[in-house]
Amino acid sequence: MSNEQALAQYDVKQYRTPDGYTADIAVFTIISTRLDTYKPPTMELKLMLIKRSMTDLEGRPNIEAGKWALPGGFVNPDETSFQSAQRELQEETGVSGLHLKHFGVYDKPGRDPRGWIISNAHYAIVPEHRLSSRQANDDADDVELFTIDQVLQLELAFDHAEIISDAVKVMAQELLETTVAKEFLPKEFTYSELQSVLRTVTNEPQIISDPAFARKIKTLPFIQEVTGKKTTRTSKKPTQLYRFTEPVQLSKSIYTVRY
Amino acid sequence: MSNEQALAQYDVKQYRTPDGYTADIAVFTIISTRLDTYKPPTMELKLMLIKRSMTDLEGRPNIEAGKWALPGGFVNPDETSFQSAQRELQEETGVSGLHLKHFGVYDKPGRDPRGWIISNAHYAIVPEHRLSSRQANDDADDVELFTIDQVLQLELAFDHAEIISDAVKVMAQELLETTVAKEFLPKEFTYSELQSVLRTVTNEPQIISDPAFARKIKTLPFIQEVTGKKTTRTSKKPTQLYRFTEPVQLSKSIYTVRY
DNA sequence: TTAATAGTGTCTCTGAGACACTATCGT
DNA sequence: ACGATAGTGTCTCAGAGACACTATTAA
Repeated sequence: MSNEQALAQYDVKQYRTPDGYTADIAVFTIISTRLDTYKPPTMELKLMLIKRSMTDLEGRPNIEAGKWALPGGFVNPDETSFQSAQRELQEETGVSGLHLKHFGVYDKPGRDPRGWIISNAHYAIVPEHRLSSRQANDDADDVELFTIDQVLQLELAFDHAEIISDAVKVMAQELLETTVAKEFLPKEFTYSELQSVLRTVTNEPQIISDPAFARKIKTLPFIQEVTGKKTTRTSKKPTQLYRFTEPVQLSKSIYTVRY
Repeated sequence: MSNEQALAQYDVKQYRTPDGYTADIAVFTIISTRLDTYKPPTMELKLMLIKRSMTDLEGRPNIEAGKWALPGGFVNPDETSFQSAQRELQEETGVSGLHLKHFGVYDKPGRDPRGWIISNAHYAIVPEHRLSSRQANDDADDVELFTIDQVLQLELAFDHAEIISDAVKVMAQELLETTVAKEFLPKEFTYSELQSVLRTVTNEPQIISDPAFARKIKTLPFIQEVTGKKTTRTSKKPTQLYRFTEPVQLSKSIYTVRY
């Protein structure tokens, strides 16, 4: 191993290096409204954004001040961008262990007026009640939840419009192709509650139609009936409860599914 | 817009910044062997690796010298890592427009002994004949194709073992869930040729079984029969040719497919 | 004629799709 | 009894899975 020799002679500054490395997070939640007792909930997908302060900590004017942006921050040299995102998310929600996933890198020259800054984008899925205690911090004047439609109308900082539009696509995809929907649901749930979650991102007939979905849920290998357990929270007629089973390997090729 | 004022006061160096930003590429190809005339080809998935030189351009000992590594290089400040990967890939193959996709970021502290270096990982799918003219360059002593099994036995530079293992998974997934298989096939192909490609990454019964696959291929919405056109390159009996149609939106949720 | 690949002929069984129907409760 | 959600009954049709069978050619 002459790696030590090589290293001794290696000049770290022979290439131009980035001016910064950040981790941004698109925090999704679903606001669930129970219109009435004995009714299934109405659900709406929301994204959390922060409003950038007009001035920074030292009172100087801030970059992209007043615009809405994804929460995030600079990555420290002793952590990965994922760890950095975890830290940010924990600061924002007060809990760790939430569903967090990396989905893209944004490095277009000029995307940040401060210089060559690479952003590593993540998205998180957070149950509604974790965000009730949300608060503005040093960097932000305001924190708010928006529907996806609303977000696209806002004036967004940097290239966050692009990042968000990608995040929405990836998140919708994952909701349909994995079992993350469970992050939005209680441990035990009715078919109509799962249906409400999926309705926020799809309108496939099998999911929209109640009879079809009620039948289908019983055949899914990753969902099991909680035998004998029922609830009346969504209807007067006691409704069967279901539960996600332990992770199953799900992967179907387009060459084997039905169209 | 007081962004100009803010910018004037912004100190780019207030955070520690990365020491480098690289783009690495896992170049996949399928080596197709025609054992005999009138036989379907046997296909094997291969990955292209380079062997790192013992010394650099100035004759000094190189980092991770002698180990096998993914091709790649430092990203310039005026390009995205994707563009950088495109450039590298073109240098390696002599052509542009090949299938190239970003799949992950590797930024674990200590992954590169030279410092805080972030690697943006891509994979490419290259038809076999594009790699015939491959050659070693300044940075590499040698360039070679390995099967995935072989690769896992090699001594690999940096954290490339991890990157490669991720690349293989993502690439196998994409082969089954999109129509990229076409990158490995001629414009018009027989069912057994497509089957050979898919066999490199799966053993789902519907794909492995000839009668089943021969039936299934006719019902796939993204593949059409080339009516009346046959070939005898895979068998003595003239075989029907097929062709991929223009991109179709394929997305099936796990809640609607059959298991 | 044989050997090899490329299919097709059936049968059974599961599930999708449609739509009417029943079930169960609170009010 | 009614209204509302949660299902089930039944029919038809498409396709999966299994396995034997036929089709077409070169040698």
